[in-house]
Amino acid sequence: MTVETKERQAIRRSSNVPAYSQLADILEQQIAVLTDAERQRALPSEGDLSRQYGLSRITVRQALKSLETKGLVYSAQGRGSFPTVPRVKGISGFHSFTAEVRRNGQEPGSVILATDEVDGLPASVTEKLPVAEGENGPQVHLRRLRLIDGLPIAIEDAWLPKALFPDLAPADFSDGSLYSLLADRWGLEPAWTDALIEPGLANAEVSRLLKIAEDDPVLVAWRVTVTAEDKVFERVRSIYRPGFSLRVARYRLG
Amino acid sequence: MTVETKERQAIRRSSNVPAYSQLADILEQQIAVLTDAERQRALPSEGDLSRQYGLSRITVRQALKSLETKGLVYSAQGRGSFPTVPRVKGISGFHSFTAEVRRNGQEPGSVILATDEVDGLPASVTEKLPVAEGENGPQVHLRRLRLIDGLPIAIEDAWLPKALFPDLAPADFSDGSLYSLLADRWGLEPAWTDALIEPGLANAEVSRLLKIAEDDPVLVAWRVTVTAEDKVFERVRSIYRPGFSLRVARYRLG
DNA sequence: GTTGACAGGTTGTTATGACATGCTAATGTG
DNA sequence: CACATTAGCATGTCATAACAACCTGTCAAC
Repeated sequence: MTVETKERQAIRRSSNVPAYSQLADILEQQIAVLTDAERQRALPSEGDLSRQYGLSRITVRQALKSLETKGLVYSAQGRGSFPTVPRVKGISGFHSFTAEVRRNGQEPGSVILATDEVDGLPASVTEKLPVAEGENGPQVHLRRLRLIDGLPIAIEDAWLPKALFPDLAPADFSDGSLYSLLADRWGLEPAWTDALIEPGLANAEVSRLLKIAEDDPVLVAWRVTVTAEDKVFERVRSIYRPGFSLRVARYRLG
Repeated sequence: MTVETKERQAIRRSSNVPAYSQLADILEQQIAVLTDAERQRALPSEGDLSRQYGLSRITVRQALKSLETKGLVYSAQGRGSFPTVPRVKGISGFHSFTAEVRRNGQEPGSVILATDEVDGLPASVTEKLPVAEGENGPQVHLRRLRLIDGLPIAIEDAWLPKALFPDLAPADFSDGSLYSLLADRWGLEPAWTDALIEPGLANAEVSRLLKIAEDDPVLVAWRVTVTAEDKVFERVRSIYRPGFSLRVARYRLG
């Protein structure tokens, strides 16, 4: 990768954002616009980056390591560090629906079908997603219909623990991205997710909402999302319309 | 976590296995047997581990970081490092089928339906899993029926690039774990996978092989697996029987 | 022409040291 | 007793330093 030597972005040492994080952001941004062919060439070496940005090598390595963890680059001893080549495209269903659809250049939509508060999780959820002790307290329940370019894509039931989000009220769901609200008001962000995916057939209600035929094949995904500190963020059941693919990108093996 | 002070495992400095990796293995092993309740307690602090194993703090942190990347622990500033609590159980379909089923205490089985060599990937595969330039050379194709406790679970079609595995012959597939063979003979291991999962209906052939009814709902998974150096390891299409859940565990968000 | 040794550059590993930041529990004060 | 302060300990960040392990291209020797 060729890095422009003039007007290169600099690391702000006064910022409260760590230097390695700033460097990772800069590199991620530069990598994002590369073509597949350009990804064959190595990034600047750790020594070069160290000199160019006035950082120690350990800090540069920390930045590269964080990109490697995200699956954006890999390092090869004796050769250098290289960008990876994206292998699939589409919607994962694991990140923010709104953000993900928009990044694909499509228009996301969301219709709230119901909101309420319940004392504990439904049995159907706890069967699929085992609940650790003390995790089955009061929950806020949210039922949404997800749309892409106006077409109904999925029915989503989400349960959020009131213990983690005090004062969260059904009224908060009226507009905007739910994840953004939770990040802004409680400073909590999803870090990991565990999911179960199984095949199903559309019943009367599902076929009506998704505008498909009864007994059409659908995907049913059960998902529990946790924060970096392993606290349950939300539990979700999603039913996806036929023809829709769920993407699982950059899943780490081993 | 309480660590036994007597007969504690030691780090072998003469080994060619890095110290941080040895420590990570020791900790992983200790964590694996903890109950959910025990996972509420912090691991020994970085300073303690540093003194106990005679390693610098940076090395201890490297070990903890590798466990964090695998989703086994998390660290909280000012409090300590903690094991995470597993949230789902089941078969992911992403790792070695043989190993994963066995770990669940069940008996895996595999019937080879066909093996052959083809000049390029079928169009159905390249449609779902885009192919970078130079990646569509000769392939070894393998079709297997997967069994758990004798019950047919999935039909798997795998394509492995001959460029990456010279001298790989259909005869090699006769017995044992395919992943083990590839690791032993070419020193290559899968590191990441990208997948697309979609709903489908069983056609005549699928229903016959999986012993289900025609038009039963099935999961169809398209998967490309790459090595740590981002080289395509294999491409797989799997068709799973109804009632079988695909597990996606510890998927990193953000 | 092929092979081998080698130089130079790259990432991998590890140590020591320092300071910043955040959490917890004990302490002290009202 | 209730509450604010603080000391101590935890992880987070970053620098400097050194050597190991590995890859590639060059060039000499065969």
